[in-house]
Amino acid sequence: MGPSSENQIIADRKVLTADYLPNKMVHRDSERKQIASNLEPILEGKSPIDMLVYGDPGTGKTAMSRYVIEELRKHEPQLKYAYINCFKHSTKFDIFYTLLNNLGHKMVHRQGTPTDEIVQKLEEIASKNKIVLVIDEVDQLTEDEVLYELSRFTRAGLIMIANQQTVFHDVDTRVRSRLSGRDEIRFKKYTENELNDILLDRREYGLRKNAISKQQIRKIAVKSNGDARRAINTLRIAAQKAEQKKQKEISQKQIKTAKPEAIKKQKQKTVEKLNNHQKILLEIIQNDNRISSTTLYEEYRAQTEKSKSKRTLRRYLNKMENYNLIKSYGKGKGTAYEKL
DNA sequence: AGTCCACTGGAACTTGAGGAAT
DNA sequence: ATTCCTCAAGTTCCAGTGGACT
Repeated sequence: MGPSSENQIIADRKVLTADYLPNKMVHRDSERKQIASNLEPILEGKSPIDMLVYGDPGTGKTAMSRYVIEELRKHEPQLKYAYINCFKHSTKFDIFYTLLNNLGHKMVHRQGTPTDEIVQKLEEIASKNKIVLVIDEVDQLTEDEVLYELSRFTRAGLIMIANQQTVFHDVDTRVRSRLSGRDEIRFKKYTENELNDILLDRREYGLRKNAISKQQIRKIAVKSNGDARRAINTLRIAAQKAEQKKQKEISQKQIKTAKPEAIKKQKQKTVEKLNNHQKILLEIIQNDNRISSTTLYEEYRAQTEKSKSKRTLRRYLNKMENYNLIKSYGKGKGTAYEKL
């Protein structure tokens, strides 16, 4: 949807989404160069350096990875890349299958195809072509095997993205040694000034003139806690509110109410990824301020028809803790869960 | 300072679905 | 058709852990 003359506030909505890739990244210059120089050997047919890109949410890890790859593609259109989010795809088969598909090789069949065959196919492509693999939310991986296989593709660029630097601490030594030559790039939280610049950039391309003042932009930057995703979402939600009311400018109140909505929306997105059993668990936990493992299981069983086993619940709960929906306290006898 | 046992998480196994081969 | 594979998701089993309670 392009700009419409009827819109008073929003000129281009997609510019106001966190996933939008601007044609020039403001800030993070040293990180950009570092990623680029690690990948550059690919252009000469040499082996690139594997990378762990880590930092808090909304610090530009994924965006910068994509940006650098797009820049390189301008010089080398042959360069292809595949992106996978381990939050959505966590098993070995699923990951390699999706990576292959993203590289445009859709000949493999969904079922009845051995995983090894898919891995081999990807390895073949990786050795013959110039490719970069972006593995996002690598901390959500359940099988070390995936990292082991990926690290074998020495000709392919490998960018692994995580929140914590310690993501590889408990993978087995075999995998760790394979990844030992990796470069680690930290993305710090944005400063207020940096966020301000980012928002000004989005304003220029996404909003109409005078839709929002510099002071208001600054206010959003200050309140976003170094998180660009949150800042951009806040700007968009405020803009949409003003647009709906057919105003010419965004009001103070709309900015104020946009932030909690932006946070809430983000959480909702996570909850939507849960299955019914997981949602019931979450609901039970949210209705108590602290619930013991045993009580939680009993209540869950009371509420469900075909209840899952305790072991499965434990898996669910771990997953939800990783998603930052709940928090567990203690081990052994007194384990309890709380909402976040 | 020791026993008890609720709770954890790894590993092996089962189930069910679905494509391929016969 | 049916047999033979594969996979994801779940279950069963159990050694290990560490809090609670003596």
